[in-house]
Amino acid sequence: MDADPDAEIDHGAPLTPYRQLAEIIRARVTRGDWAAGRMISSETQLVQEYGLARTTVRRAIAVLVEDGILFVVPQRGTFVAESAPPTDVDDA
Amino acid sequence: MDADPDAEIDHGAPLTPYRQLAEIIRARVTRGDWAAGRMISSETQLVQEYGLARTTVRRAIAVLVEDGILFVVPQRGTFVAESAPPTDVDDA
DNA sequence: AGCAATTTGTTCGTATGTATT
DNA sequence: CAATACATACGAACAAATTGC
Repeated sequence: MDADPDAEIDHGAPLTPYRQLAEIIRARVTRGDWAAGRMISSETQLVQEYGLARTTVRRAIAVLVEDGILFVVPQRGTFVAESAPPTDVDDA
Repeated sequence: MDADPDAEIDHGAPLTPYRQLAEIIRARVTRGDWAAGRMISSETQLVQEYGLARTTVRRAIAVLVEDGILFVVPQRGTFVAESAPPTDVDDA
């Protein structure tokens, strides 16, 4: 029961915006927009892309981090954590 | 037979105000003022629009929630249930 | 990290009309 | 008649959650 990866935020929907965004990002990961171990769009990019406040974007990311879908590396970005550990991401 | 969606509250009518409002909202849903999954007017808006106390508005909403017409999401709003189409369900 | 705005959740007191005891 | 109970309605205040700035 995946959400629509191309959906936009509906501020009039029962689901809160941060949960909508979490489901959208989850669907985009499932679809393969970002491969495992790759960095997803930055918070600033997500803010601009979905027209949300940064606090709302950060909350959506927190949901997916809690679910083990993403992991955050300070000063680097937010990454997809399918099976890649946070320690192998310094191959820049 | 539905009530008049544009009716106002009659404090001198046999039907109590909260039941009048419940029937008005039900008629407005049937008419299509709010689509399924959409948020209806907030309690404060209904208070101002119909000149009722918030407790009375909440009681009207409770009636429709009981009937499965609406559902409430705390801190978000009151929404039209998906199973509340603009048509009756007599021949189900 | 703070503050403001919005929305529902809850509780209190007061009043009125109806019905019952 | 009086007293009580109940449902209804109004008003007010505060709590909690969410969002935006």
